[in-house]
Amino acid sequence: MGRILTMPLDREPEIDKKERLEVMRHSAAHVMAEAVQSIFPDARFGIGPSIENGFYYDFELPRSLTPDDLPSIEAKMGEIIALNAGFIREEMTKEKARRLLAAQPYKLELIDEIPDETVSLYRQGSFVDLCRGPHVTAAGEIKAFKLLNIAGAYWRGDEHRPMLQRIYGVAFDTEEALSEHLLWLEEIKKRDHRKLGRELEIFIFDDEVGPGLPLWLPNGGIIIEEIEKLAKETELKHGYVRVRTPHLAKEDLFKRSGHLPYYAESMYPPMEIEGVRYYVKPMNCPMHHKIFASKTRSYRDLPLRIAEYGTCYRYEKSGELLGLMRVRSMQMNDSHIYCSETQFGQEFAAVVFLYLEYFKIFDIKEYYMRLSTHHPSGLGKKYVNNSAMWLKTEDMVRRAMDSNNIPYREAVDEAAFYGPKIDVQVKSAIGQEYTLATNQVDFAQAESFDLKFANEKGQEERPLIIHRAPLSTHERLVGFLLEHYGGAFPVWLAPVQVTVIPVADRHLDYARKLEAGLSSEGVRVKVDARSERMSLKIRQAQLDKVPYMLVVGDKEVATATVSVRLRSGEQLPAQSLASFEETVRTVIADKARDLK
RNA sequence: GCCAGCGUAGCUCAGUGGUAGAGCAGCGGUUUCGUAAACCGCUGGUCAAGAGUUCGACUCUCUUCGCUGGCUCCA
Repeated sequence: MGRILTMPLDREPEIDKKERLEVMRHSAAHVMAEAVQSIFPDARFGIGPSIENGFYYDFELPRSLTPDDLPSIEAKMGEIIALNAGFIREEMTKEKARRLLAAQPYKLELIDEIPDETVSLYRQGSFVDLCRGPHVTAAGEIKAFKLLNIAGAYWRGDEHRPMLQRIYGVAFDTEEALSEHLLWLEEIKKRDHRKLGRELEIFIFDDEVGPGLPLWLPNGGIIIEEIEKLAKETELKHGYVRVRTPHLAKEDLFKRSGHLPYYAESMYPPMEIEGVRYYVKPMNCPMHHKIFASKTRSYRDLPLRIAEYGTCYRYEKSGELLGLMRVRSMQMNDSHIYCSETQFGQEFAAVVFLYLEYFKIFDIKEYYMRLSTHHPSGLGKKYVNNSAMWLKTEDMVRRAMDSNNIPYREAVDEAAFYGPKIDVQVKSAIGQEYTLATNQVDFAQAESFDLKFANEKGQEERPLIIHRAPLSTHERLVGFLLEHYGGAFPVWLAPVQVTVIPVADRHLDYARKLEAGLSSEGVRVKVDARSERMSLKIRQAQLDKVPYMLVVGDKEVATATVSVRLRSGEQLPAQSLASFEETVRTVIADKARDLK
């Protein structure tokens, strides 16, 4: 139902404001379409909704747009808004709407899909659009807006259909809010993990090595070592065993596992050795299944939790790569848990609780769990063809989540090929949502690998398998953490934890003594021994986001103390080295974010 | 992979159909300094790669590679 937007007084002002903005953004999309139509009379129109912070509209045009077109479209929009034409809603039969929009094939397609007998159209100035509404009453209500970029977008999101040209814009109710938003866009560029990764010398990509194949620099190596240490300690505590497996395997293994039928398009092409085809592994599971099958298993062995930081390779289309977030070589915090059906609920929930344990350490608060289920239309194509097991395991996951009061959302058609999964969606500090951790059920591979164990009655039973990667891959986790912390890692992860800054060269001996003391405590410490001014060294340590700076000059040497500057700029009281060591030890041991 | 844009020194960026520039970084000196940039000098480039147009291409055209923003796809 179209609704003329007025100002109801009985509504929550915040909700009302949000809705009013959405309506205004949607109307801005129509105005943009009108502007485009006036420049390209033959334009064909796709859809033009409001989105977070703004709007877009998809067009089919006689030529490609370039960024240079945006100012003239913006100017035209300004003229349209100045005319303040009313948005007029008309309801009519589909037949009449088809005649009116006869030159608009995309609109005709949309009309065909509307179940109702009548449809609504909105008219403003010279532009008419099929639209559910609502809209502003007149174009003059559209306030501060800006067109940001153009992009290709497949009609209806289908890569087999034509690619339209999309223009994105942002719109706010005041100029202040708009410039605030534009400022924020500038700010988040500084927090981009690709920029921070280069500045802090965490990782690089090299054209000759290849796209999506990161090289970890020494600083990145330290962070990865720390994360692995955490994973190994935690997994030991939770009863996991560690294995190691090769990067390659014969074709037959991946045929058996189901990767070749269901996952081939994400795998690198095979290589042939002595007449046998080998594939680089996209996942570790088949290898772990072989380890499970390497001897007779009893119910007493279960749950068997096999863990490995396995390196996997996946072919991602070139346009899909994104810094560390989407790569082609990755090290996964992988494990496969083999358990009986009765153990499943508890094991599955234990993995979810493991996520929460990690998220607490990394101070990750913005996330939600997503139950990704199959869609029947994908059976035998995307998904292993066993409808009964899909329904059964999806229900088992729901029960495991519900009985532990863990909230989740369901997403149909997002499952892995071998079973449903819980994905943990996190929002990075710069607003992008990623699947970080994952917890997957596998009902298919136990059968294809003929995995079994002897139960209490001495009968053979199939285990269920849980694939899990709570710490994601090193690549995605470090990429996420770079943005999450803005490069200012907590001390336990910081590549350099303490920089000692001698005021003048004569303080170098004392600085070296401090370095030796801290180093023997396992603290990652460096002396900035350059013949430079102290303030330059402080600046350098600040830019490197080193948590602690120890400034030492005549005063410190004389009193055998250290002057502690935090990277926040805060100054701690002068103290003995022993006292500082105590602080650092505690902060590292607690994996604390606070430096004091 | 698709659409568009971009690619100049290690980094950030100027620049032009007629001999390639700056700041920072690096290197060599001078300076020995108290909480975010001392001073002087030097080095550093097949202007992403290849082909074409032109008397002459870093600049114009084409192809390839890479990156960026989206779309599609995903840990």
